[in-house]
Amino acid sequence: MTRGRIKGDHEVRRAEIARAACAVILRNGLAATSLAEIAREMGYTTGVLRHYFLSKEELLFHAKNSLFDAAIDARRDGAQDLQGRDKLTSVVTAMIAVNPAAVDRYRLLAAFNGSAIGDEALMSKQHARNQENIEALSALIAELQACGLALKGLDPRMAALGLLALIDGLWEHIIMKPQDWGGDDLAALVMAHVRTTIFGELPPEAETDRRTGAPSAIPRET
Amino acid sequence: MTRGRIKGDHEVRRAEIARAACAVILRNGLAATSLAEIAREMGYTTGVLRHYFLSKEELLFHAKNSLFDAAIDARRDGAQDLQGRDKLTSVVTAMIAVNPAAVDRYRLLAAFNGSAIGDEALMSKQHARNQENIEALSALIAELQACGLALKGLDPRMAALGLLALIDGLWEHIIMKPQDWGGDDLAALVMAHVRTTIFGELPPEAETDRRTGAPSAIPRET
Amino acid sequence: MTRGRIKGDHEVRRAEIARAACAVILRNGLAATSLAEIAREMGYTTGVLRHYFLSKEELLFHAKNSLFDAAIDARRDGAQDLQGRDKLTSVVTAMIAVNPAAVDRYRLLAAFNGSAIGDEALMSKQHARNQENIEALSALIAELQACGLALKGLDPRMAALGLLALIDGLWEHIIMKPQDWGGDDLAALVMAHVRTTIFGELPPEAETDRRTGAPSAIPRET
Amino acid sequence: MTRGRIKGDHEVRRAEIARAACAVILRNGLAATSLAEIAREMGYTTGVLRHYFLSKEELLFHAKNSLFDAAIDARRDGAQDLQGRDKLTSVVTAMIAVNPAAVDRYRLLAAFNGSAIGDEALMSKQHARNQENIEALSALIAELQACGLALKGLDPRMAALGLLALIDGLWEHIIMKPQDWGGDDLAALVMAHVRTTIFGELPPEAETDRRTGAPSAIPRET
DNA sequence: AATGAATGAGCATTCATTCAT
DNA sequence: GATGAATGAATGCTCATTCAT
Repeated sequence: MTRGRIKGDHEVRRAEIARAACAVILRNGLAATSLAEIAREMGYTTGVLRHYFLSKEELLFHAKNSLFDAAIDARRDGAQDLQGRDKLTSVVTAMIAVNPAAVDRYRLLAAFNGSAIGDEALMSKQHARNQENIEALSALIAELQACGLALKGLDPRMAALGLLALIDGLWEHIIMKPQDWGGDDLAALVMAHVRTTIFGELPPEAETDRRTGAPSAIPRET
Repeated sequence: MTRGRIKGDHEVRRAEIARAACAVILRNGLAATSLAEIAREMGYTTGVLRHYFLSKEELLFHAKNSLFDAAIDARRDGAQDLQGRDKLTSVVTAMIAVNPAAVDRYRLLAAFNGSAIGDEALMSKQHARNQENIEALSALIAELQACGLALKGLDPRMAALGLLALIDGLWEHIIMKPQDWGGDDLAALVMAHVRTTIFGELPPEAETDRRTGAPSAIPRET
Repeated sequence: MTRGRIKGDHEVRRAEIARAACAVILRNGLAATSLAEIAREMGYTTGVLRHYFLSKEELLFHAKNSLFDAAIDARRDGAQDLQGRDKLTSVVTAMIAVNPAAVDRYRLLAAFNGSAIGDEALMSKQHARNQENIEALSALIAELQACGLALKGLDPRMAALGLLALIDGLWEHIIMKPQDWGGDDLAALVMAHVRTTIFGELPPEAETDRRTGAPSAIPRET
Repeated sequence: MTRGRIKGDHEVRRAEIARAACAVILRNGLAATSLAEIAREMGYTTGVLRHYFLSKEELLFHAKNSLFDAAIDARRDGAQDLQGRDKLTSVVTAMIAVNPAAVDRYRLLAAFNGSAIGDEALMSKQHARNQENIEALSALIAELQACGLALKGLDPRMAALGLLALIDGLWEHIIMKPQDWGGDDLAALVMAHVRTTIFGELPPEAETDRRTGAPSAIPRET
């Protein structure tokens, strides 16, 4: 029926805009991301953005989500053939793998979470996404429990929260200076947590004696 | 020309401004925090801010740090009489305690970390603070190792990173909906991590069998 | 290539667009009337408007006139069989009858007259239309004079101006709150004016005495 | 108490801005009145307008009202010493006097009434002002009735409405081409209405005969 | 020390118009 | 005839900063 321009590339164009928006945010920061800059990034003018997104807010939210949705699909594909502890291991390892795309994703996430402070609506949306993530991890852990592959006494949701928090918290540090993290150190760190607190395995070399130390320094929070 | 007193007033006034700035950021968000709003919060006009801070950026950075410095002092006081594992436990417990002041602090931190994306200078400053925190925790753990109270094979800096990441990551979730977290669940979660991965204790009920499970869901990152 | 039919369709479509434009103006106001909104009102897209009107200005002007031309035709039909004072009475009564269509017409007129301020070209067009109206009423009054049915000393054009002004002025008030005016009060008001100042009849109960009052309030113009 | 700039000229400045706004509206029309143009009219930049008015809407509304408030004060002063019919005559004559300032006022009013179409809030405000005007005129007429100087059977509010409508309606025509109206024609027209429909006097030369005429033309509304 | 007036650039958003299909 | 993508200028508004008092 449509006689004018082809309609098919609507979604394609939205994705193109989303990509440009992400690039600008990561380069200049969220506060310095103007529609004009996004348009310039693509070689277009600002007016065109209005065709594809009703407002700047909608554009930016879509941009962030599109980046993450792609990552989720990739991770699901990577884990779907696995079973038991290997499946959790695969998922967790993928989540902590440091590569440029992942760094971009978590930087974007940090930018958005920061902008959600003082914005109840945005905070709710982010909270809901967090809950979904916990739920999904929780289901994995509960299945392991059912098979006797994870500690019986665990609350799966708390275990999932802890695991996700550890990964998120590591990313908080990673994004500040990604080049410091190349090898498998981080995966080993997370897996040590998983093995001891979820799988219930003994820590690798658990020989400690009972003397008392006297450390002195206090960490700063920031 | 009472210079000394004037200097004293000066710092008092800077602190007052910092407090007002924090209040506005937490209420309206960083992006919506204008100097006019901060001045209004105090019952002053914008011009006065210029007497105490050269720029908005300086004002905001000072505001955030002042909040955290106060918290650090408090934590140091709480732990200084303790020894050995109790000391680490005390520090860690204090860091995960959910109360309105702590929620405000971590929300502020999230806002600033978010605004550091795309701003290399600010990112460096935050990174340096992170490193200090890791160093301090690392020293505590190293002392425990020296006394045989922590796992020998651990890299203290990695262990400190993991511990800090877990706490930071938990806070990332807490600040979204603080009212969900009242009891000792979070402290228990963190202490389980500490006991197994740092102290090297056996997980509470480590009876698992060897069957293989088949979990299916994949968590989303956001 | 059925040219005749196409021409017919053309005018039909212009009328359809004009109707949609009026609806939007009355709902949202002239300033908030965009071509996109008019197109949406009809279920079309903006591009189509360009086929029927060269510019927005032309479209809007046509829209207003079409509404009034329809009203004029209707009034002419209602009065064509009457004679003498009855004819003027019929015309005047029709002009002051409060019904939704008339309210819409006068609201539209007010919107356009308002937009003519500062726009000499539009003002001229509106002025010309006013003059036509006065001329037509003036002819009616002159005929009554010729028949001895109206005051001899009247200047017919001034009398017509006064009558039209009274009706227009009443409408200025009516359109603000049309629901206040249901009955024959307004027609009676206008007819009292017509009977005394044009027909020369005695006011209904003309017994006043000669004392002097002392009223105090002063009306505001707006 | 205030140490900085003097505060006294705040209202003076608002008036200055209001005057500039009126000038621009009358020259370019309401739709083409931008804040930049108003600022340019005064030799300032746009930002300054924000010091004195919260929004464009507030500025424009204030501008219009300030013009009318000044006129009301002037009219009140002119009529305060008079009594009885002379007082009403004085007020009415002042309301219909054609001079550049009055033309500006009524043009501004037309522009605002036009922009009130489709804007319920603005329409309500204008309606309220109209009601005040009617009330004030109504009080004048009621006093005349009480003294036996006006027709007993009149509803003062309807009489006031009619009188105000006649004046407003005349202005609707006057503003289109003010130079056409120099002498006392308009005042005479209004006073004829007042004398016959309110005072109850006989029309000047009431000799009409009974023949029936057959006028033909029908006035157009616009 | 403190005020508040004034600046002027930057922003998101709106919109009439053009034009390839 | 009709579409809708794209333009690009204009608008109201915000705000950090400057500065005379």
